[in-house]
Amino acid sequence: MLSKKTKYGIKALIYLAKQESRTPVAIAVISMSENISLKFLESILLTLRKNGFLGSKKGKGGGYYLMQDPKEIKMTSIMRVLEGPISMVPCVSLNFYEKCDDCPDENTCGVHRLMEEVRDNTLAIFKNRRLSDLCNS
Amino acid sequence: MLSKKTKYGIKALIYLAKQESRTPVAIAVISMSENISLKFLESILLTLRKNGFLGSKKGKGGGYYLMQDPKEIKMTSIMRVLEGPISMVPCVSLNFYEKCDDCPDENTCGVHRLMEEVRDNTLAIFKNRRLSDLCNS
DNA sequence: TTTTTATCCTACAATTCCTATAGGGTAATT
DNA sequence: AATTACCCTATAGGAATTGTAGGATAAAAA
Repeated sequence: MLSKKTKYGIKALIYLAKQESRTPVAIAVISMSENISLKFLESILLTLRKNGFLGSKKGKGGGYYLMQDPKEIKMTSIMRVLEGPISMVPCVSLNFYEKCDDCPDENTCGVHRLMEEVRDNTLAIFKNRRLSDLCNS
Repeated sequence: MLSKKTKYGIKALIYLAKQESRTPVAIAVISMSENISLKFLESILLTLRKNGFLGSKKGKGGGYYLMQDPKEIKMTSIMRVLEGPISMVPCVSLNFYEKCDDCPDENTCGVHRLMEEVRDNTLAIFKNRRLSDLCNS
């Protein structure tokens, strides 16, 4: 399941990508437009800024703005920053790998192989979709 | 993320599917073989029985056994019983649909459309895979 | 320089979900 | 009757999620 954090984060990124210019937009504006709790959104945008997706400006007229071209932002990188692993089990994760406690051999584990397949498919989608692809209409 | 409940449930089903005959296997045997907590596994097998995947026999020599041919058991039905929704967001779920609180229009929501695509892909995999496909080696 | 605006940052609180465990009840076999 | 093994409910502990509180900091305006 996608966390609300990730969902809200993507929606905020879409909102910013749709702006004509790259001038700062206040958190409160995004919060109201997208029906997201102000304080929660604040913490989400903070992590997006720390990971290089957003820039910020303080004081009056301040807010957040995209740092990169929406056409260049892959959904994989957004997902990994906000949600963490894309895989359904840690033992097939490329970026967040963890061995299973119970499983003696991954190569003979039926669950492992199935989830590898799911991972490959999901990853293919996220790799080919950019933020700009989510902004139509 | 796949819950341990689902992971353990699938591994138990694989274990039972690999048996030569359909004679009952005690929970404790599966528990030890697959390194799954006995009591936790007990509750998982119970829900699998209540949903028609397993049959059971009480008393000495009792245990659980598959009720259907592993070739006939789709991964979609296992997933839905153990994990619940296959979709990453409730608003694109076919069997566990829920409207988003924040979203005024699903048709214009970029997250919604992206997650529909992921759902379709994942669903295609689970539809075409049967329990028997996970039993090789 | 003071006030206002809006982000920055840490801590933590409420809630929900996950992962079991406890403890006895029930039925079948020996 | 005793043993075995599933049946069932309740619940406990922990982790993650989903926020909130409250002030610090920096920039702009008065």
